Amino acid sequence: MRLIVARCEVSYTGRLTAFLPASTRLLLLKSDGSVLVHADAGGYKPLNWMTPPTVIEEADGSIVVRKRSGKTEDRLEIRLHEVLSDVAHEMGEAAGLEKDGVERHLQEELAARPEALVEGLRLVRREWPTDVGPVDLMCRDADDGWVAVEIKRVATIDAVEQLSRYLERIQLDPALATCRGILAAEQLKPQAVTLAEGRGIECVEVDLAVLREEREPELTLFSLAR
Amino acid sequence: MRLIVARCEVSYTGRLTAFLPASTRLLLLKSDGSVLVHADAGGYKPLNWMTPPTVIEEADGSIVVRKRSGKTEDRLEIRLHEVLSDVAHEMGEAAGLEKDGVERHLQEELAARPEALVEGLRLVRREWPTDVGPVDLMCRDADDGWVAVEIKRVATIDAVEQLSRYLERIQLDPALATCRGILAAEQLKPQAVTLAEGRGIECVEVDLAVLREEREPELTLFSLAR
DNA sequence: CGGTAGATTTCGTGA
DNA sequence: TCACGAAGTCTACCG
Repeated sequence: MRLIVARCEVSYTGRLTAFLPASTRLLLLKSDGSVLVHADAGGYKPLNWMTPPTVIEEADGSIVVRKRSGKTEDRLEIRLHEVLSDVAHEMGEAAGLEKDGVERHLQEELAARPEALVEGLRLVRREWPTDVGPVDLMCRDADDGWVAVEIKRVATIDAVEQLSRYLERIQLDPALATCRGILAAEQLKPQAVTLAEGRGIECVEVDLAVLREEREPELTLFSLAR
Repeated sequence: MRLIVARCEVSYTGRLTAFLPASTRLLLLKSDGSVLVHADAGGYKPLNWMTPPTVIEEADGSIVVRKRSGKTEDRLEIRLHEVLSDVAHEMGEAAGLEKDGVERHLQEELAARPEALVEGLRLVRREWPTDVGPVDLMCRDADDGWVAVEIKRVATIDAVEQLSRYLERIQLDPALATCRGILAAEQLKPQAVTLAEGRGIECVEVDLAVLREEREPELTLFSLAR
């Protein structure tokens, strides 16, 4: 990875055009071809950047980054006015990031304990296919009625729309015509709840930590002979 | 801005939990309180990060970053195994980024020349309010019929859903019951076109550069006395 | 390669 | 502060 601190101006043309007047900034040139231009503020995002695959041409006083093999003609041009620092560091292979608590984990827990959503709910299958995409969980309730479950970490109006599209298609099958929908999320936006209820979709707020705690006793009940 | 290159491991707890095993990485500590952990690959995104406002505590061999004034208890902990480099750079004020070509500009051009969408179309108002959000443009056509216009840079299925929601609400008003919809975008995804046409929504592909070129002659027609 | 859905999305804006 | 919508969203996954 190469780190350059320099007074420079930057222009980008591609999906839009953007111009960054001269100032002191950090230029990050990663070994995968990424180029990032960071200011000392502005938080998370680089001011300008280009993602791989790229071609980097370095002339005297300027760095030009172009997209390799894209239909858009993306071009990032950095004109260096004064280079204050220019160092490279060998970093080797980075071990992968281990995440926990994303939507997939919520789906795993709810697949293991669908009754946490509604009393008597049983899982039929995960990722139930429809012609507009897979439903997260397909279940049957205590009365053997079909129930399609959409799971989100944060449920917005979009989640309601998505589940509505699924239900629309599912209900075309006469055997599933009475299938109902449940929207399960760690956080439900008020407007999503309003829209969902207007469409007869039930909303359930769930907590990943609680789900796990509730499941644990079942698993250890007999092994610990409590 | 402070740049640290170090072998370190990083853990994050907050909206999720994440753990990053020991490896060599770049730590960026910005003067606004942002902390970013970048690897030499993985492109645009930092592996871990925290956005302002933050409190940074630096002890021997570790850096702990916590969120100041948030309801979530966010915590980013960096355990330093070996510091290879640790430098600070003064960067001063960064001049702002000037962007051109985003959705807002498209909306401005179309508000100025709605007839570029459909012959005889006149603007009634921009950001026409509905109880599910504002419609980009509300217009009337050559026959005085109402037309709601949704503008996107790239129009996907979501844009069709969004416009559908607006139309649904708008048409509740008897005076606007016959209001129709137009989806205008620089790029229309085929699936969006299919869905839109099935719902009687017209799709129009527009080009910002062309819109501007077409408008320019009108503006200069009299001033240049051509 | 195109399309979809997720993201610690981030970021701006307006109520 | 909250909630919504745009973003050069980026990124992984699937066909």
